[in-house]
Amino acid sequence: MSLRHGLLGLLAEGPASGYDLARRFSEALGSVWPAQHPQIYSELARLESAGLIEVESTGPRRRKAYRITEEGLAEVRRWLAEVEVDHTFRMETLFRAYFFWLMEPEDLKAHLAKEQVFFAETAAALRGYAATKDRGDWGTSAQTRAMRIAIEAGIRINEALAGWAEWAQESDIMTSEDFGTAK
Amino acid sequence: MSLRHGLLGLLAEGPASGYDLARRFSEALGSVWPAQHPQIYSELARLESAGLIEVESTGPRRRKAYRITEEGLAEVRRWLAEVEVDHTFRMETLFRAYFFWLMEPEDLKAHLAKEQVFFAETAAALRGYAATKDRGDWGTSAQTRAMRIAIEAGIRINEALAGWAEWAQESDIMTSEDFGTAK
DNA sequence: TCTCAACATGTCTGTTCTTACATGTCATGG
DNA sequence: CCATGACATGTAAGAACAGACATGTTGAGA
Repeated sequence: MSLRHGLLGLLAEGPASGYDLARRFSEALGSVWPAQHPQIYSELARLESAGLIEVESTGPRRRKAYRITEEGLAEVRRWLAEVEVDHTFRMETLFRAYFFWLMEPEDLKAHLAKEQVFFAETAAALRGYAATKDRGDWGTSAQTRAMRIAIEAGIRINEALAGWAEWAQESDIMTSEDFGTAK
Repeated sequence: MSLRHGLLGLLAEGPASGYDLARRFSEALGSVWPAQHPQIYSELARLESAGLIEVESTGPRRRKAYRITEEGLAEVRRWLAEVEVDHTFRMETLFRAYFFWLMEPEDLKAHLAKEQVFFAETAAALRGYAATKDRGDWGTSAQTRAMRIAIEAGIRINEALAGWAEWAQESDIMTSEDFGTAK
């Protein structure tokens, strides 16, 4: 359901092809809402038959660019303003934490160290990306600024998780003897 | 795929029925990996036919409690130790941020304020929950301590997002005139 | 005695999402 | 001229997931 509106939101910036949109999802966008090309193409077909988007042009290599319609723009606006945010999220990293007690202490320590590095590196990469936006490399359009806000959230979450992984390694909560001993 | 291992992990703590497991998912666990009862019951049936769990007892009200088998315990351990963590996650809150530029500035401000309250309250609730664990209300078993670690992650993420929502409201990034003006 | 809430387990349908398969175009460089 | 890689769009099968429907049990309190 969110993918539908996400595609409309991206097309609100200007016409794009399925391929373009899939590329956007494989970048920053995909880290908060993964989507593969088959889903994107089929969703675009559905949006077109619903009249929310229309074919703008057909280019070389049978490229088909879509443009958002008035109704589509109204629909994405309605979504943003009226539809309640779904706060549920799925995060395997945290889910696994509930089962840490089943792991051998050394494995767990190694696991957390690896996670810490991953989150710290991801945060650093996003910080670098944000810096280019702040320097104005991408202009100062409203879209760029919205993206900057989204990236800031990514930075903060990854930093929080890096801090968590570090805290967990040092915490005396997991340094006891009965970790790794099922039942 | 994670649900399968999550159920095994929960059953590693001791026998439980589908109803028990569904309740656990409706609590803290569901905030990092949502699962409804139909999915849980069908997954349990699949785990049973795979020999990873077995029926331990049948009680009143046709209650059926499952117990993890040796193979099941080995499988959840293998998952924790060997299977790469999938770091992708889905978070509508952040996804929407990419489209903030389509919102009316006043709507956006109100939206962010609401989000800030939501995350701050969630963090506070989790902090309260963590405090009861720290007081020892739930014993000091390895399971309880693992859960404490998981909750800590929830606290930090929600605090990070509350801070983000506050930052975004005050940021000059979104106080410009062209927000809400598509194209 | 009756009603309600909590206990308890399932099926069914439709949607979403993933993965693998399949095809064809065009530009570049060897 | 040929191979390769990036461009580009799709289908098909199946897994995962959500929501509605369906049923029956037991205990507590009005």
